[in-house]
Amino acid sequence: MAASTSYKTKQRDQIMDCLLKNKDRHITADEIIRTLNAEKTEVGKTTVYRYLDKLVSQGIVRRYFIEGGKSACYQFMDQNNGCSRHYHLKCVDCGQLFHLECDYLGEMDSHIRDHHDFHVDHSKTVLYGQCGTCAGKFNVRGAAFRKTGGDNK
Amino acid sequence: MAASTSYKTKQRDQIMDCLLKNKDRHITADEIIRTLNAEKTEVGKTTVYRYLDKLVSQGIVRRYFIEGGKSACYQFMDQNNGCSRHYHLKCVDCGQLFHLECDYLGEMDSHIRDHHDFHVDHSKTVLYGQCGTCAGKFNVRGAAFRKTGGDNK
DNA sequence: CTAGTTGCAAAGAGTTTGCATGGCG
DNA sequence: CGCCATGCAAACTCTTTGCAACTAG
Repeated sequence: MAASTSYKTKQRDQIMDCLLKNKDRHITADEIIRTLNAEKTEVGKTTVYRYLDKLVSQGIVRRYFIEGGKSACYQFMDQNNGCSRHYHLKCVDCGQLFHLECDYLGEMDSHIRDHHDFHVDHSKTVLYGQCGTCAGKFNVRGAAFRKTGGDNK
Repeated sequence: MAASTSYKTKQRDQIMDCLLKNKDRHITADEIIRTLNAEKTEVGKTTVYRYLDKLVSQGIVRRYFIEGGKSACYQFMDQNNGCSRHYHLKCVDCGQLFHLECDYLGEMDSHIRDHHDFHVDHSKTVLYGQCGTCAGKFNVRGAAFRKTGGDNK
């Protein structure tokens, strides 16, 4: 089993805590390191990288490579929401991850499998693009958190 | 705009040639460097990186990061192969990249946009999974299933 | 001739590894 | 006490930059 004896340590608790607090977004290893150090929590970067690696290989955390960014991003994967079945959308603008559950997309999956002979692995696939909110900003970043007029799509 | 005169040099020709020969797959900067050096073509890595950068910013070449890989991949953007319109499938097993052209998937795109308020960017999205061959299955090959090069290592 | 181009070497950034110490169970 | 975890420092990999020499137009 993958249950190779795993000790519960202060550092791991804190890294996991940080991941859970940021489960709605992706976070870099460096951000975790800096966050914890800012809290006077002594955690070496080696530990962070190593633990993150372990979590990724266990499927508990997902690792992404974002366009432009040079470092990897990590995000906690909630095991209870069926992430292995549905698609994931990540906004390249705000970085938010959307879980897409929809029968239509389930059909798409079957379509690709039946008509194109390809088995999509949802745990490794992320559709990149722009979410409605960010698309409504008209390239004005930093401003406009509210969409003004014609935000109906 | 790009009014800055661009000289035609032997090195650039060769880098471009390498990209064109691999237009059906993504290739790393290092692969380009090694390919050219294997052909006794003297091209410094600085030049490769710099030229690649320029091509990317001009939209002539696409850069992306693949799962697991630590280095960036580049691929020539053929204006005629509609890569910006269709989906890409990458077999995590054999590494081959498939260009998926299918009306059904175009509909799916609209569905995501209309029902989930998200604009998928095909130039940044790659669906990961397993191709039929690697899955050990022999299903019907769809007509719209166009296969292109893979990792021939 | 002049501005863009090249490439060595060295700097950087992010990540991994070696190894001795520390701590969970 | 045994085994896993930790973390410093150094190694590594990929990429970028400084700078002097070079070359296409």
